[in-house]
Amino acid sequence: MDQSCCRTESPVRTGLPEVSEDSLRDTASLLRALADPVRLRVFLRIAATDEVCVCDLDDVGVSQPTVSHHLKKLREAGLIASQRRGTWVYYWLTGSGVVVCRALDILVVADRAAEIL
Amino acid sequence: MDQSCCRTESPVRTGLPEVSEDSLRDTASLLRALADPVRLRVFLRIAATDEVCVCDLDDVGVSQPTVSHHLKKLREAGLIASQRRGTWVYYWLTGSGVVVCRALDILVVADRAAEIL
DNA sequence: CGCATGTATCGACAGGCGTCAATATAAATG
DNA sequence: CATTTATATTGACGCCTGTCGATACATGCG
Repeated sequence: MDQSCCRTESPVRTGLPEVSEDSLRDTASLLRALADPVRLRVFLRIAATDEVCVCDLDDVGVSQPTVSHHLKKLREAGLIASQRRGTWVYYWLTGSGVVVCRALDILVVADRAAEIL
Repeated sequence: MDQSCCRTESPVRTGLPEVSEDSLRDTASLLRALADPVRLRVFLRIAATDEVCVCDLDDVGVSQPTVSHHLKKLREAGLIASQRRGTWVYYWLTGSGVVVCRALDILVVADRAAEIL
């Protein structure tokens, strides 16, 4: 029988079991929801305040239909929720949106540190 | 002059200044590097041990060229580094790879918690 | 009801991405 | 040098996505 090539036997760093295929797909789609500069901007803008009116998102550099498209993506990813109140529609972070935001802070801070250093 | 529509004036939650356009693009491309189930699996596999031989990544469900493709993406994103030692090539996490892994743990744990609850 | 305004959806287009088979490169071995 | 094995690159294909203009839907107001 052929043995598995190199036989590394390198020490394990984490005792965590391998992540399930489902969890992997979910996490990947969560990341994909934020893996766009405009969408990331929109998400952070919403995260910065308790809630944001769509009309305050018209300065992110893309057309109104595109903003709406990105909001839909974030909503489908379960990161934000919305409600229409009269003429305007308001968006805010969901519970998992807050968790993701916390994880995101680590990245942004790390990136900002990389800029400074 | 037309005033800015709804005039929300919702309370600000974070005192952080808006992220720069560059930082936004960098963070987004970092997220995009991990926003694929196979690549996430490969990354977590590498993160689990000190270093991983490519030959130990042949069971992730895609062909060998595709694995190589994903490794290249992760390398270009600055998340992993590699070295050839004789016949085999070994991969390990870079410094920023470790930081990202820490941020990622929050997401995976949150997702796992969502599965349980 | 008719009109104006805010938001969402639709259809189309270009570009990027994941995948594979085929091929190239690199190292070990005879 | 020829052969074998491990890894990377290339080229092609289909699919997904970000973008926009055009249009539909919703709400408020005369």
